[in-house]
Amino acid sequence: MSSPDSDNRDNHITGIDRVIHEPARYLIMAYLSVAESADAIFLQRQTGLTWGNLSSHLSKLESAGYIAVIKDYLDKKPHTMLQMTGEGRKAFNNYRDRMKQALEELPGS
Amino acid sequence: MSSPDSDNRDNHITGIDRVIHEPARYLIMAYLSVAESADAIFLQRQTGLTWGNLSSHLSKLESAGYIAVIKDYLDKKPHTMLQMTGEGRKAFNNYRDRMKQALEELPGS
DNA sequence: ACAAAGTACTTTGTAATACAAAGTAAATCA
DNA sequence: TGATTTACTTTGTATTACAAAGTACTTTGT
Repeated sequence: MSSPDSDNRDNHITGIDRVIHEPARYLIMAYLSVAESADAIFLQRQTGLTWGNLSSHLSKLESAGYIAVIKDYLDKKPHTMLQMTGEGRKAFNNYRDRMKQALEELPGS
Repeated sequence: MSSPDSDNRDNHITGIDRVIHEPARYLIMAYLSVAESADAIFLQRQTGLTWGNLSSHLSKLESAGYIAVIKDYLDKKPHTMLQMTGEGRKAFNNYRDRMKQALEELPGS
């Protein structure tokens, strides 16, 4: 599809997924990758993020299509459940592979 | 120095070195780590960064103390040589170790 | 019953940034 | 004597990451 000798910087670290590259968001994704689903309270406790930051990072992950946000009420209190989407898992795995590779091989490898 | 049970988020991905975490800067550091010294032209070509971005990233690495910038003239033209400092190498290695670990072990490992 | 405090968030404000575009200074070419 | 090229730096702008403030409740005193 792309030109024959087209940009080999595509599999370059500079083309890394910025949504996941952000450490706070990587952490959230890491937790969701093992938990399948978790609530916001759990994530807040585990990550140590403030509620403000957690909220905005979750919004960003949601608009990237990487997580689903399910809001309901538990004990009459608002309760937010987070779940990684298929796309999210793909992106997360892809990020990890690309990043591992970048860390492994130094230029001129 | 720090309190006995002090913040275990210190060796957390969220405590990662932001100077090196930026992909463009990681790339620069990766090249300098194998080359010992390189000029700006070489880095510009290899990284594909624009001159503006390269320049500002180099400034940032310099003020972090991670690289030394040596300016002289070659063929009567300005010529900039870059070299990783000892501190830079330490930070780079540390970043790679921390990042590899974060990528390896998922929570509940 | 009513106020104060707590819970589970979201929104707003601000300083830092990454990138692109424009600018600079000296040398070389036409 | 311009015009172009080289090797950069500076400036401008849109995007952020984080903190602080705000919201919409429910629960706990008194």
